[in-house]
Order: sequence, then structure tokens, then C-alpha cells
Amino acid sequence: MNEIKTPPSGKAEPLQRLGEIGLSNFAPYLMNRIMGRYNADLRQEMTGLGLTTPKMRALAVLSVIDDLPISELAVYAVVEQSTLSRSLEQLASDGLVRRDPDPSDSRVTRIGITETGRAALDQLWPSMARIYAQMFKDIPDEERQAFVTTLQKMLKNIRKHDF
Amino acid sequence: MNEIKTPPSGKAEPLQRLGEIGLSNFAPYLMNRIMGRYNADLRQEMTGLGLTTPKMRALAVLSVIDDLPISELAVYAVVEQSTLSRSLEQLASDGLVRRDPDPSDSRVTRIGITETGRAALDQLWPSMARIYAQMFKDIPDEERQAFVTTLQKMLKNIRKHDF
DNA sequence: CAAAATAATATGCATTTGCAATTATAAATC
DNA sequence: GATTTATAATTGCAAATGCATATTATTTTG
Repeated sequence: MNEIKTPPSGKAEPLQRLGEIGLSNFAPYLMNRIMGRYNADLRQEMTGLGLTTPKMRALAVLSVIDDLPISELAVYAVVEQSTLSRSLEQLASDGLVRRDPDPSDSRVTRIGITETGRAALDQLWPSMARIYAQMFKDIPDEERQAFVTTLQKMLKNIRKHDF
Repeated sequence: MNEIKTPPSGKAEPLQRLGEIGLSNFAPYLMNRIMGRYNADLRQEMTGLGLTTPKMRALAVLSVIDDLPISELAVYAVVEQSTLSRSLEQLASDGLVRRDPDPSDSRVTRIGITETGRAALDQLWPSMARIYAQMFKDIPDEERQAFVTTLQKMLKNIRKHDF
């Protein structure tokens, strides 16, 4: 009772509606709810540090993969290119990132994180880790791992780029 | 190789940084990436129908749980209350929702979906279902079910309200 | 190799957003 | 039961967002 009905096989069925699935069985709904809270909670911590969600995301990505072209960073950071452009302007003027012209393609600007940028992120990290831990409270390691594995498959299924 | 290091046991460890975990092992990152795509893909379909993300979310929730106070709807729909207030204004004037005063508490306005609202959502639903199917392509039913179960636990862990 | 098509970034602008403050009502406290 | 405190919803406003476009550089094509 309460699981998603599986089509018997093959044949196209009259599309199951959201009301029949139920909000709490619809993965995208649950994910939006969870990430809504996660991002809102984090935003509170960021404002104290003068960061916004796009800025924080850019820094977070750069802390792992450095020296990215802006367009690639936009994909990784899940921020609109135009929004990111403006965020980077500020991050650069605050000395949290560096802008380097790409030597082989002069259209490209590569973004790198500075020591100051890393420090800013480090200040935020404990909050991120805390909210992360809260999310997975009482969820066994094995389940967590399986969950991440599924997420990786989903990203592969849905993403538009190869990264 | 490439899994999250588990603290040996007990003792507090020097916090593991994001770079060590890796973006593709960090669940919130993956979830933001996936939902970013999901929402962006959906937005495209919505604009054709004159809907925005907040409006669509309100309708989607109402299609499952009707006659909600605005403040509760805001939580379910993951939309800021002030934003929702304005979205509902438009939905109401377009005849997609109904606004009823709560009989027992005159501060409260209860929102209900109209037939027209349901019809609008029905028009969008095939796209939602298609993107949903794409997300879970080649992911076995059992895995999908386990994934949703974990999501439900996570929401319980992180949410601020009892619903 | 000139012309056209594609790509990376920035920017103008209208719209949307989120925060704080406001208004109206209800509940709690003294 | 009057006063304080809390809750629901709206609204003013500055800031952020997304789209379309502009600009510059590269690649492709004829």
C-alpha cells in the first residue's frame, strides 16, 4: 500500500497522475523539499560571511576543481551563466577568486580560487558539514552509499554535458 | 577507491573537507545538480503555459492536498511565503485557484485548486512524467524504491514542520 | 581564405525574489 | 479582560535573476 504502481509490462498506460503517486513518493518533490531546506539553512550562514548562494557554489566547486572556464563553472555550480558572471566580478574584486586568460583560447577566462577564497569557504564548511550530517542522521553508512550511487546514475541520465 | 572515509570510531576528527569527499560523492551537490536540471527543463515547458515555478509548485501540491492555508502551502511547495502570496494573486485572477476564508480563523485564507487549475496541471504533467522517467532511466524498481525511502528519512531529518 | 556559423563572456532590462515592515487577528499572560 | 506576544497574510523596496542581445574570438564551410 502506497507504492508506485508498476505498469504490468510493455504497453503504454494512461499516465499515472501526481495525486495517485502522492507527494511523498515522488522523488523530485522530496528532493526539492530537502534541497530547499538545505539551501535556506545554508543561506543564513552565508549572509554573515557576505556570500550568496551563487558565490558559495562557485567557491565550493573551485575548491575541488580549480581553474575552470566560466561556462564550465556555471554547469558545475548550477548557476546561470549571466548570474555567475556577475558573482565572479564580485568574488574577484573581493580577492576570493582569480581570473586568468586562457592561453590557447582568448575567449575563455579561467577562474581559480585564492587562498582568501579557500579561507572563506573553510569558514562556511563546518555549517555545511553540520547540515549534511543532520540530513543523514540515523541513516546507516551502507544506505547512504547506495543513495549516492543512485544519485550518480540520475545525474548521468539527466545532465546535458559530459561532466 | 573513491568512497567517503569513515571515521574509525568515536573520537572527533579534523573535519573532512569537500575536496577530500569529492563533488560526486557529496549528496547535496549531486541533488542540487539534478534538481537544477529538472527544474530548468520543466521551466521551459511551463513558460508555454504561462506558468512559473512557484505557480506550478502550488498547483502540484494542491492537486494532491487541497484547501491549504497559504502558510502551509508555502512549506509544501517550497516557495517563500511572500513569493507565494503574489503567485496566488495571479493564479486566482486567472481562475486556477480559489481563495476561501477559513471559517474558524479569520487570519487564514485557504487555497483550493479549480477545475481550470487541474486542467493546466494536466497539460504539464506529461512533461513532468517524461523528465521523471528520464531521471530514473535504467534504474531498477527496487533501487528506485530504496532511494525514495531514504529521501523520506532525509526530509524527516531536515524539515522544520511536521509535514 | 573570406564568409558564415558557433562559442565564451558580459551587459541591458524587465521581472522576480527575499527581507523587513505592516496590518489584522488570535492566543497567552498577568 | 486588558495587555503582551504570536501568527497569517500582504506589501514596499532594494537586490538578484533570467532572458535576450552585444561583443569578441574561434571554427567551419564553401
